[in-house]
Amino acid sequence: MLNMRHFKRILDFYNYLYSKYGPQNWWPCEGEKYGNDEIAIGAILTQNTSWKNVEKAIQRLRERGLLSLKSISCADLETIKEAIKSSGFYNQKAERLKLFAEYIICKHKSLRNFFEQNKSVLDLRQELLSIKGIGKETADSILLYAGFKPIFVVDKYTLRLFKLYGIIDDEKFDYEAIRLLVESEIKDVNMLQEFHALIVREGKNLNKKFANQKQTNFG
DNA sequence: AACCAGGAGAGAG
DNA sequence: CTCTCTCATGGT
Repeated sequence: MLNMRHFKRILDFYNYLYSKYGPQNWWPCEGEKYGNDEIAIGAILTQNTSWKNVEKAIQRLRERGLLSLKSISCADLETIKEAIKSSGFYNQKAERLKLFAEYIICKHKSLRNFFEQNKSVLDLRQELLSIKGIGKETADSILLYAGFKPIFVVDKYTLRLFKLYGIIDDEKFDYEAIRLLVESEIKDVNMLQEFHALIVREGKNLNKKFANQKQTNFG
């Protein structure tokens, strides 16, 4: 239908998207990005949820002085639920936010200290994954965008776009396979940050195009 | 008015 | 290990 280009190399696809959209400067947040609690909070809130609904929740958290892990770790569950309602799944997410905040604050005092442990990136990743409510994509988003660690974030769009643009052919590619494939070609943290953001941008863009053609999505 | 959004966990087979 | 269900609001 749409005669899509095909890319043999990851880097060619990256350059295509970058020249099409330019730098995205993720993760959207206020202030210094390194060690910023707001990024981790947003990463949890945006699980299977549009960013627009997350922004409202973040704004309400900000108004209530709850946009830090320390304040969330002290707040009661009902207060958190009320603030984040717009992001959906608020019962789960309030619990996840609080558990994550309590873990980081109690064990490391701050997100910065968590990143600055004498640990490999993969060990940091394992530690995040051990927290209930933090899956691969959320863990990797936190590592890449708040910790500036060289990790690639794989989401639904990544798999769909890689198939659509001929980067992967078979169905054997799962989260880890795609992550390792990208990381083998792109090592630079800023490029890894831009790549995931550009993929989301392109994914949304294609959804719009396909919606105009009365198709639910491009998957 | 169905359908999906920058997922993750629990349970079943 | 791989499916399937659930969680829930807001925009199209």
